[in-house]
This record gives sequence, structure tokens and C-alpha cells, in this order.
Amino acid sequence: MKNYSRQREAILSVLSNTKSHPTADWIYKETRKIIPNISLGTVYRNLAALSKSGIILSIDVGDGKEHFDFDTSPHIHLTCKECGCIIDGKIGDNNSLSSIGKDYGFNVETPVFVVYGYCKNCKQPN
Amino acid sequence: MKNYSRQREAILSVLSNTKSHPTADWIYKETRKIIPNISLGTVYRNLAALSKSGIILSIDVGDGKEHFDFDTSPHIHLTCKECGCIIDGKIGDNNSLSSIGKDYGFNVETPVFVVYGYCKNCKQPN
DNA sequence: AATAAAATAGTAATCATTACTGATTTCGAT
DNA sequence: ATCGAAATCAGTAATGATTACTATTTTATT
Repeated sequence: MKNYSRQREAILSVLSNTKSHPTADWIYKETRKIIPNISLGTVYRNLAALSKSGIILSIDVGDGKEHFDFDTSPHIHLTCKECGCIIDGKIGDNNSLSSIGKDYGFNVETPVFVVYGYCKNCKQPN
Repeated sequence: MKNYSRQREAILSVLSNTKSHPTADWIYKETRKIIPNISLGTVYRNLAALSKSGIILSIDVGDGKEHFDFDTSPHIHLTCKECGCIIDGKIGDNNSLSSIGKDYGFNVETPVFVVYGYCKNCKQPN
């Protein structure tokens, strides 16, 4: 991520202009409307670099594809196992685990509860 | 899942005898120690059927592979982005979102917070 | 403008998972 | 016990997301 490229700028603008949580392929197709001959590999490489730099978020919703989010502020992704939709939820200090989803009419499947982070043996982020 | 098969029984016994959260391929290799010519497709098909029936859990920890868990009781998976380890955490009613991981020395990466379930437009499980 | 590093387009390769096919096994009804 | 339909299997081919590779172009610096 040392040099500027209009490809990266186009990818970022596509991602920043959607409220959805798109896959690399969706971003690729949208970005081709701006740069018609952009390569899929370029999209993947830039998304990985942007995500590693903390500019965007790579999120995993359990459909076997990587999704991306321009919103890096702390929030919850309530992901529906039926329709695949992803609802953005707020994190409040007084939210208990059992009450997550209440505000969104979302029926949380309790056993599957995934938190990402760093274990005590591994380095903290930056 | 209508008829008995010793292949399914072997797969279940392999999964029930580990505290880890293995992938289909790991389960395949282990089950071959019991049934040497079992097919990888059989392992995938049975894991999918068992998971659909609620006998085992399919879990997604963000490494692009499907993992499985014999423990279907409600619990949290604290997944480390550095080493990939998965720590089983307890769900307590008074656990707040911000305090998750405290008991495990686990540094939760707040933005990425995934909850699985069913949105209000989709059918509830069973 | 010259140069080295970085990034790209296009394509090939990889890896997890799924689909397909013809043979085998299960299980309820005879 | 055995017959037959349905279920399951082994083995292999196909799929789809992602990554790797290579030769070319672009960027930033002198």
C-alpha cells in the first residue's frame, strides 16, 4: 500500500457507497463500471491490503465467501442463516449476551456465538 | 438421515472424542483410521446432515473452512485471528458484550462481532 | 527524463466443497 | 429369511472462491 492507484480508489469508493456488506466479486463487478478492465486479482489484492491496514473490515458471515464493510466502528453483525441478510447492530455497554437482537426482532441462535480477537498467547493488534 | 450407516457412526465418534473444533478434512483423515476407504464426500454429506439435524454444530471461524463441534450446548467461540485457536467460553445472563473474553484473557476485536440466527422476516428454527 | 519499486491485467493454479454415477447397504413388507 | 425400494456409499469429476504467477505499466523520487 505504498503507492496510489486509481484502481484502489475506485474500489474504496464502491465500498463506501453501499450500506450492504458485499463480496469481492460484487465489488469487482461494480468497480468495472468505473474501470472496465480492472482485474479480479487487483480487487482481491487491494481489499486484503485495505483490510490489513484497518481502513475497511473483512467480515465472515458463514456463507463461505469473504464480505467487506466500510464501517470500521464497533458494531454487531446479526447474520440470518435463512436469507443471508446482515443487520448492523449497536454495541452498548449494558447489552447482555442474552438481549442481543432484541431491538432488531432477531432470533439469536445461542450456541453459535462467534467473537474475533486475540488470545492471551498472541500479540495484540498494533 | 433415515438409515443407519457405520460411516456416520464412525464420523460421530471421531468428532465426539475431540475437544478441538476440527475441519471436514481432519475428520476425514481421522475416520480413515477406522474405515480406511471412507470417501471424503461421505464425510461432507454426513457432517452436513448431522449439522442440519442439530446433532452437531457447524461453526465458522473466519479461516475459509467449515469447522464442526460436537458440543451443541450454548457457548461462545472466542476465535484468535493470530493463531486460529478457538476458545470455548461460557454464556452468562449477566455477561455484557464489553466483558466477553475477560475471563479468558482474550482481547476482543470489537468491530467484528458476529451473531448467527434468524431475522424477523425468516422462519424460526424448527 | 531516468530509474527502481509498486501496482496492474490477464491467466493459471490451488483448495475446500459439491455434484454425479453406478455399486452397495439398509430396512420394512412379504 | 428374502425381496425390493430407498438410502447411502466410494470414487471421481466439476464448481467456485481465492491466490499465485508473469510480463507490462504506473508511480514517486532523484
